[in-house]
Amino acid sequence: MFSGSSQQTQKSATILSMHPRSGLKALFAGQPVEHLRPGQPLFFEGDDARHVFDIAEGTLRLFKIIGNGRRVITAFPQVGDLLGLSLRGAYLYGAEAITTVAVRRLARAALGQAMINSDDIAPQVFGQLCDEMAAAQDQMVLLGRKSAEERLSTFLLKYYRRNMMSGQCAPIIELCMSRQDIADYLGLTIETVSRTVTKLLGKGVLSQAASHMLKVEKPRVLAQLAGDGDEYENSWQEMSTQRARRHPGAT
Amino acid sequence: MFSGSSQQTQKSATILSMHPRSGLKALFAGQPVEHLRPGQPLFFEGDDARHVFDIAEGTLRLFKIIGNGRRVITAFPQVGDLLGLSLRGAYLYGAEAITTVAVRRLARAALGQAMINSDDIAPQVFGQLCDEMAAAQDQMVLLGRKSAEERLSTFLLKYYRRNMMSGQCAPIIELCMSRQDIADYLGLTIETVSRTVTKLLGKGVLSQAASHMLKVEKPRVLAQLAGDGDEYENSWQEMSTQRARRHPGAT
DNA sequence: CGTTACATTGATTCGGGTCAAATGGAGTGG
DNA sequence: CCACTCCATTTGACCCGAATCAATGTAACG
Repeated sequence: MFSGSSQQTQKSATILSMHPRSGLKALFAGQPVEHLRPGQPLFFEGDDARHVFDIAEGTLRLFKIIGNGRRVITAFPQVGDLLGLSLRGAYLYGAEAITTVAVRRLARAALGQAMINSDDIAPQVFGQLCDEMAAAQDQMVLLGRKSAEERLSTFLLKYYRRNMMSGQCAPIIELCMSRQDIADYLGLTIETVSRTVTKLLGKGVLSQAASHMLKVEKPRVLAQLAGDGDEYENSWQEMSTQRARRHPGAT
Repeated sequence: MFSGSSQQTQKSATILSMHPRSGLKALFAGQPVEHLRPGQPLFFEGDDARHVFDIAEGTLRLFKIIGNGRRVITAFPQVGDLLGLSLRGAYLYGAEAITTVAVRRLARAALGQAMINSDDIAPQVFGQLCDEMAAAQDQMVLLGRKSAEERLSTFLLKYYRRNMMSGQCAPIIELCMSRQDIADYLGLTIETVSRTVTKLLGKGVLSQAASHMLKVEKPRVLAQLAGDGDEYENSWQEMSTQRARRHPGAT
């Protein structure tokens, strides 16, 4: 959701780096840093949304709870992401630290004031929201029409690409969250997540680098398995009558 | 590339100067109305996003296509909704008319200008985006953790409530979209949608009012079946160790 | 070491997908 | 008005991918 997987994200990153001091981020620069221990909540769904947060360190999970103890994780915001923008009075989701987290807090009222006073704040907030929206849409595609293998591949690929973008040269991804977190993010169970990781290891697409660390051996294959690219499989021609496949089985 | 029917929208500047302090909706008021036939596209995913639309009449579907002809419908915007706000240069999804549709078009540049010139436009746009975000989050919950019956009930309940809100007194909902549309929105197949409707009819929760019209006989039950409310089922006490159920079967 | 929490693996079940056929309207033409 | 076509929808039989149930394995920590 935050570190969105869409093209739009990079564009905003570029914009932010072009105006690193004058923009939205600068508002947080002077704020005191608060720290959270793993598992500690930052706020709950439905809380009166008084603040917006800039993540200076670590990873959180945003989640919603429904009946019978079911949980859905909607995003894993990380360093550089803004938190709490999308709301209407109350927070739409709960937020908890996964790792040790450092955040800077800004009153919503202050942000609102800044949006009025400065011409470049509002567009940045607007852009951030659009990125979140793009990520949410991708997630709807994932949850609505992708198989377990495609979901996990999509997830891993997103982390892989983000790491590659952010200077890292080694194709290593660190999953700082638990299997349960991943399962709740991908709409699967921990068992299925585990099995699917094993399957990808077996295919040689991934290899175990360390605990909670995976090495991406075959990024291309991972991308294909993610199922996003219109892999121009045979005859993309007459789709009119043809019945569409919904959940292509994994091999 | 190109959108449905191309019209020029130079009037916007004039309108802005005439109503510098008017609301978001007022920006569209003077724009010419364009009509779409059922099935006609308004724009495609990835199109250069030059316009924002205000729906004056009818219902559309917003969708994304992925490999193998799979489709996900992310929303069914209707009268009064704004369309095309959430993007970054290109539209995030395709938009097609389901019914006959009437829209008013506004250049994005004009909207951006209005947001700068008028103090009350930006907050309204911001709010609209937050509403979209909230809807997207609910959809993620639905797709990630709800059973077929819960998905359909949630869907129907949303329509039921919207109709009740908007003055309608009869508990009738009109599903102007096809089963395939509903299936692609709920992450199911047409067969499952059909079977689930039949099941709800059998339970007496719904009854057939007419073609594409359903009467909600038991709103309460429907709400329960939607599975949102934390139906305080027995012992909500010690959830710590207990394993959470993911897909409660329907009876 | 034992304890505890998390992760993997296996056996089995089941909800929903797939395949196939029947039913039902809406529109057309005689 | 009826026969006929064209599709959308419903219904039935069967299957499969992922959930569930159940151990087992493993890493962190007192």
